[in-house]
Amino acid sequence: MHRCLVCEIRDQSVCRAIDDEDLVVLAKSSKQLSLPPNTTLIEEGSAATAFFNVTAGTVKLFKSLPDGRRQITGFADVGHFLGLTNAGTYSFGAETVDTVQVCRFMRPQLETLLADYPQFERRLLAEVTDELAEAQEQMLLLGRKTARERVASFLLARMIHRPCQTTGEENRVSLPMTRVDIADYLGLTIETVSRTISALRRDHIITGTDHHGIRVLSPSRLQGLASGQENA
Amino acid sequence: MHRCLVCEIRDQSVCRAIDDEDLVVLAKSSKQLSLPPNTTLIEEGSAATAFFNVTAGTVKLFKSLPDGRRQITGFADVGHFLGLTNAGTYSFGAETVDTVQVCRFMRPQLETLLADYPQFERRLLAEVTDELAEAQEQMLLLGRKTARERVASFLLARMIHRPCQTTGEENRVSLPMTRVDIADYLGLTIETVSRTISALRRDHIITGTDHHGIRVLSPSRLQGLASGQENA
DNA sequence: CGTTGGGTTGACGATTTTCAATTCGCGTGG
DNA sequence: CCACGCGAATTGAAAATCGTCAACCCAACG
Repeated sequence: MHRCLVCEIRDQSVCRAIDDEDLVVLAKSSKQLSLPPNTTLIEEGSAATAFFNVTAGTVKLFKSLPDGRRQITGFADVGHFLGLTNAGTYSFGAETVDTVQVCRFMRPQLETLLADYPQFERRLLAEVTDELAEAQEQMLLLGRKTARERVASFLLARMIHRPCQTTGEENRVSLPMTRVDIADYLGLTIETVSRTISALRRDHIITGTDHHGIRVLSPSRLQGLASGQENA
Repeated sequence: MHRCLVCEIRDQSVCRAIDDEDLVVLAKSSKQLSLPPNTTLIEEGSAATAFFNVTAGTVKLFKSLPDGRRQITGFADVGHFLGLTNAGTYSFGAETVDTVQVCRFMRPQLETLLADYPQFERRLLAEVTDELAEAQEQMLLLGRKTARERVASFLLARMIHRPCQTTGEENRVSLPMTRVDIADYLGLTIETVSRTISALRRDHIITGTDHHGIRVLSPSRLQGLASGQENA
């Protein structure tokens, strides 16, 4: 049995554009990797030779300034495709947040796939278009929202995008990344993120003391905050 | 002679993916529009029925919060393609900055083009990939740069991206948009933008009193500022 | 010649950052 | 089993950058 044929996330990824019969080709042109937390997948500015499809875990994408300031531009989880660029080099870096599994494609193989499967290209266009819409939403957050609104938006987005019903708890939000990562994603400092989360707890909008998971008590108030209504 | 065949910006736009013989089809499926400043091209959240290719002038793209706060996510000038979305509605708004000319495509015609011309889709993927890279750069600016660094980055980007050698002046940067637009693009207030530009003038990094055009005296110092080196 | 819209400048205030101290969580080893 | 140590997170006080409010300037235009 060929690996890609039994891939459990195939229908969530770009790979669903490939026919069953041709998955053999796909399996040959890709390689499955399992990576520990905080592994560098992509080095900012290095030659763009490989592309990745995340099959488990979460990857952080970021850009940095010479003095070390960093902005995380997104978190890529199951199904996401990484590494596209027009220049010959990556314009961003990528590191694993937790333990991550990826399928790695090398450039020549990817170009063959693109040439042979119009559907594959169609899927990529859709994915990149989606990422662009998310990026625009994030620009609104970074440019115009207060700290409280940013944290509320972040928690809400994770609640909606990630059902996370593994535990019995209602409205549980998992936060696999550290406070540093959250801060670098929201354009804040870790202190401000920490203080803001504490404030939301004080206001009974969220609850739970676990650093990597909280529970939302009032999704509607969180939603109100995220879209800028004072209080809620 | 068919309109698209003589389009002077054809080779700068997605339309270059279409053969000469087939441009007749393209001309039929698109309509040329000339629009005065501050015309709404796309209403945020409305049904996505039309797509635009800018052939002259500058368009601003933005997202807003319910209370009116606005973030301009980018300026689209000659050659840029607007309106792609995966949802049925636009996730952003678009307005003309100055007098703008666009080719408008309606959705059914665009889908026909996409189906018939793989090259067209390839070009779109490249353009969206480019826009995503720009968006990531802008997220770094919005999340991590100071006011001075933001303004420096903005001026530098416009200097590099827009040669603007129409006038004899060296390193002239044209700023067709208002201070409000610049502020909403950089995640600042108009007062901070104004003060920062004045400060750059005081420091002899730029010169010129015209509100819609300045001259860069020291591109290298501007470059240094934009990438975060204190002074330069 | 007054009005209007856009831009600049100043004084003050507030949100967020910075700096610093403490606590928490968790794996390691005595 | 518990003490230790280290990184991560929290909390507090002080500082700074940027925003708010307000006055003023300037050019275009009817």
